[in-house]
Amino acid sequence: MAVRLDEIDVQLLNELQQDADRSNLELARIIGLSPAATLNRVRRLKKSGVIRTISARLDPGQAGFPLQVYVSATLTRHEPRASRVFEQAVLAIPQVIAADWVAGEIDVMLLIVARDVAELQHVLTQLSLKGAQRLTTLLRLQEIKPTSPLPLTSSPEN
Amino acid sequence: MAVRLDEIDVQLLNELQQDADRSNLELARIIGLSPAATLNRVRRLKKSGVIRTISARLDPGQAGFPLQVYVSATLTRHEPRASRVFEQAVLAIPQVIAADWVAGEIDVMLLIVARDVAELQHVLTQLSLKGAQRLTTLLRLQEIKPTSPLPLTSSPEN
DNA sequence: GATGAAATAGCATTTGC
DNA sequence: GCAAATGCTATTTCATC
Repeated sequence: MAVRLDEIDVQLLNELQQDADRSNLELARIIGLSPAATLNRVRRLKKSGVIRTISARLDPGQAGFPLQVYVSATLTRHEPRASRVFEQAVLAIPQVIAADWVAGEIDVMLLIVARDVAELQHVLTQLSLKGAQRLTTLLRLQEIKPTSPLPLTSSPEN
Repeated sequence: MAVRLDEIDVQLLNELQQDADRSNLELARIIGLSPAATLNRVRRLKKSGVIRTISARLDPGQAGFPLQVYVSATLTRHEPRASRVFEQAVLAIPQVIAADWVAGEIDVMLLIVARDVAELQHVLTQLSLKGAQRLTTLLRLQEIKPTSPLPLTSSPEN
């Protein structure tokens, strides 16, 4: 499941998680490797799937979404069919910007953004219609810690 | 608070949220703008703060963290001092990869990764020691929807 | 099996419009 | 915002460890 990473891979991944908006040359200088080797490693990390994407992270508030909420819910029915209906709804609602099945007190955790309360209510209603029950909404007030790099460590050499 | 975005900005942000691993030239071709204009706009979007960072998103499982959990909690005390102690702890614990103050049934929502159950327990203990109460852990089972682009719309022209 | 150095092709970035 | 020009970078190649 997990990919084998040496110290240089870890260094590269840390740098890229922090800031991927740098040239390969700059990255090479930081790591202390030639540009060619750096490029090869980064390519390998992308192909291996450890790096899922390189993407821009926006500030939701600045981008016009003052409301950001965590929504947890259970499903009214737990058959595969009902789950799939719900999943499709989640995928189709653009204000749902992330969603996971979880184990615990509830079944799903969602991250939702909205421009105003009416828009939020509309999304919650949609989710109810698609099988969500006991919707609990937590309004995001303030960021304590922004999405941060994973605390990577290199694999033992064997 | 929110930044003014025209249709081209929205297009650019959508592309960059989806995949920021493309040359400026490629981006320019997609948008139908000259490379110079594209570069200027992207620079502006970065400086404005709408784009917070360009970064690599890793697969936590592949990167060696099979356990990913949502943890919600209340604080034992709600004085500013207690909150700051807790915030500092959260910032200092590397397995906490995101955290927010929220309004609702609980006070904070955390996203935590761990290599195994022992590591997870250690983090939860730390949080308790720093003032977290009623810790509720939700084990992430399966992704329904990966972190997705914000459903941006351009600002009215006035 | 991966690295480094050198070479080429391509891109980022600037300038003037 | 565009087009052209310059300088730098990505990327390949190939010898090497």
